[in-house]
Amino acid sequence: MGENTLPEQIAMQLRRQILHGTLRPGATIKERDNAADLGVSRTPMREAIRILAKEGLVELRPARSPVVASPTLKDVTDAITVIVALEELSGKLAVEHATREEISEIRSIHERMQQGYDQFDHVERFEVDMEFHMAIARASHNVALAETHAAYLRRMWRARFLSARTRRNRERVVRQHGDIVRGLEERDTDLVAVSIHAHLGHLLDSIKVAFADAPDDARPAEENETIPEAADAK
Amino acid sequence: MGENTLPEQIAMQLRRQILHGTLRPGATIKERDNAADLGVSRTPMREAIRILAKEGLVELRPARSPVVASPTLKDVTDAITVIVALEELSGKLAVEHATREEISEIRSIHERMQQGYDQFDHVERFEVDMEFHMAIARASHNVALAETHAAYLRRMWRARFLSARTRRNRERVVRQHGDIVRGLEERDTDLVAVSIHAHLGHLLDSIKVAFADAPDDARPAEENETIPEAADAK
DNA sequence: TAATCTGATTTGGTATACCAAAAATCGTTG
DNA sequence: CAACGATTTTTGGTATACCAAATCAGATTA
Repeated sequence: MGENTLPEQIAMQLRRQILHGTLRPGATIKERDNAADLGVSRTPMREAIRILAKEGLVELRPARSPVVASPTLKDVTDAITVIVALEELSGKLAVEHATREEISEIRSIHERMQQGYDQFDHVERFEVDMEFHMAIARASHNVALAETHAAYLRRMWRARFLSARTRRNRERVVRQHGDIVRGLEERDTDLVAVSIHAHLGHLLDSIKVAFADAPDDARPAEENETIPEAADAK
Repeated sequence: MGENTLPEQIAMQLRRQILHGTLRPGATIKERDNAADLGVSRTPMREAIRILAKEGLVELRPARSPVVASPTLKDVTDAITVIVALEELSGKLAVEHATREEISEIRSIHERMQQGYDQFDHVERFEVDMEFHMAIARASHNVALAETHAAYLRRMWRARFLSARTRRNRERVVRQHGDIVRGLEERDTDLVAVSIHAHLGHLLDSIKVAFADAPDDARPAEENETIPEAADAK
């Protein structure tokens, strides 16, 4: 489960806390405290924070405490606009270059999601969905594209996570994923493009709804809401 | 001239050295030595190296010395493929959202390049070209897009730099840039898209030629070719 | 002579100490 | 009582010390 290097392990811890909501958007991340909590020194904690900053999950400002990013609705829609472009390109290239093995792997991910949809909790469902999209990007055989795409998905993790609570999408999601897989199998560029477009269009809609319902990421969670740890006596 | 934070200043120094060729692709970057050379400690040097790694100019491998990236031709062409998609999206969004001020700023950059083309050395010419493309991305009013695009341009800096030595492209580059500007002014999505596509297509061609001529970035410059500094007596 | 093993050295990873700037606290003053 | 200001505290930035892994060199051996 643990990544290779220490900073990455720490980054994963923090990432989970952010995604889970333990670290709320707007909260400050104090190097010393968090490092002490995890039993490491500031140095790897600093690096971990930079990793998260690269992913867009935390915001760095010079000489100030880093804060958990509070993406606005526009931030999210902008990012999705880029993701659409990246995935359309992925789809086009995958149609051209994907091997049969890669496509059948994509299908198997799709079927795993289809079968397990109801048993999975929304976190698992979510991770499978992410796997699906990343496998397509990888099938483009364009490393840079796959990496950039993955970076965007990570950045959107929380927003997508919040919007994925509704379970009603089951049929639509499964159908759209199925269309994409079929498009790849039949090397049908247009079908893939259209399906991806529709799929992400619905994602955008549900994110908008989520923001309207509970603008979680909009509210800066002001005040000293750092890490919820037992404050030891001074 | 100097950026804000120390690590960024150091990163800029290293970046220039890499771009200029003082640090050849494949060369190892030793934290201690380089830090000492610049008169700083390892800590900000480490951060600077991470910045460059994020930009794709150096490659990090765990527990080993970082090396200056040696992008293969495929790496470069892959990246350009992504840049094309990003710039086409930029163009489309800029046509929709750019203000008149932004468009006229883009035109002024274009004219600056047009007039100064022959006086500029290829570094300056190059920087103006980069300004031009980044201004378009910014005019999309999509921050994420502009940032990702800028990151890609930085990553391609050296490859584009190497390919830009030929001065013969003058008319074509100027004409294509002019077409793009006109497309923006006339809010002509198709003209913009076509011009961008053609423009980057030629970039790709000249990069391929550059790689064939002198596969500079292909040759790993093996052996201890770190920093060309006077070795002080041990 | 070439391959390999072993010890010395280099080098990145981590912890820690110190500093300066930012922030918070509290007292002062209009 | 509110607003401002000085002082203390907190916190990120930098330098340095220490460690373990990786690399390099030299010697030993087949």
